[in-house]
Amino acid sequence: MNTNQADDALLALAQSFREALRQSVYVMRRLDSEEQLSSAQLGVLKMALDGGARVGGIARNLGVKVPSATEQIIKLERAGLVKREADPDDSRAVRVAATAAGRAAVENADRRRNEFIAGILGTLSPAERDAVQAALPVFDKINHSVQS
Amino acid sequence: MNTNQADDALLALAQSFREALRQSVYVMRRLDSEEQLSSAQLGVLKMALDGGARVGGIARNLGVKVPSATEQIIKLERAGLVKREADPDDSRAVRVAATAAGRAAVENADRRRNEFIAGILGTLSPAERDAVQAALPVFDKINHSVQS
DNA sequence: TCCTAACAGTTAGGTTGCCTAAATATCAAG
DNA sequence: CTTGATATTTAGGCAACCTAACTGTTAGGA
Repeated sequence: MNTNQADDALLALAQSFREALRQSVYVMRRLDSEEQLSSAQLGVLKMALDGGARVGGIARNLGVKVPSATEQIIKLERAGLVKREADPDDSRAVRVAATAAGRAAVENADRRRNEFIAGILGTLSPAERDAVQAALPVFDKINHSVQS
Repeated sequence: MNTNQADDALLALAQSFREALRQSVYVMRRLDSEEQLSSAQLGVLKMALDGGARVGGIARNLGVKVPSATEQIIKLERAGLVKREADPDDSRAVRVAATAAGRAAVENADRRRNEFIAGILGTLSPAERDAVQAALPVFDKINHSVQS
């Protein structure tokens, strides 16, 4: 039946997709192991760049619970990369802001990580790069449907 | 200059790619949280399906160190999903084989996870699904270059 | 033959990143 | 001025990974 064929194709695609997900986790781990700043910390730090991120917002944005965000923020604070200060408008809240060192660390980490990935992407054919480029927005969309 | 333009494009693609990687980790986590069998365990268990995987081979295949593989194998053994037996040809080695319960568990977990992903993929347009399909082999290739 | 280096796996101990539940402090509404 | 909601931190735990050290086995010389 047509419906079943469609389902089967979708399930087969899902299977391949899952395999790619597994691989992505591996690549991510590898990327992290090469650097000083973990990607969890980098994520938090990036959010603190604009100067006034709140803990809850950071957590929501990264898809983790608030205590997990707090944990990373404390580590970054100890490393001198962010500072925490009371929100002037709401004393319950905390504003997390990157320090100058934090800003520099983000730039550095981002550059190094991008160069690492770019090095790999550079070995692909133009057609392959195009395939990646075309798929990225779809991956984005998939992620958002998972979050919701 | 042309070279710099190419580099910039590559770095920009790398940046987007990294973002997708980050998202993949999130999706993977979500997928794991819905299930009884973690993806680490599922990976090991799948490798034990044929009946005679060795610990070192499992570890290499999953991109983890031997003790990490041992740890997962022990958990699976305690759950009755695999059994460990001495390799008849080399008493240093251990053969890890899925039990009947293990085989059933793989099928179940795989089906449920594929259905979850297929549910998401089903909301995409045909063009978007094609984009994903086209990119998956490239992702595979990228993974292999990271491993090496 | 026997010794030793290489190899396969396990054990011990540590790290990171995530989680839930409970405590603390503040806000805002009645 | 009390009470419920909100923002964060603290405490305690868990999963998956790692390195270093240990046990047992194999295999290649001297």
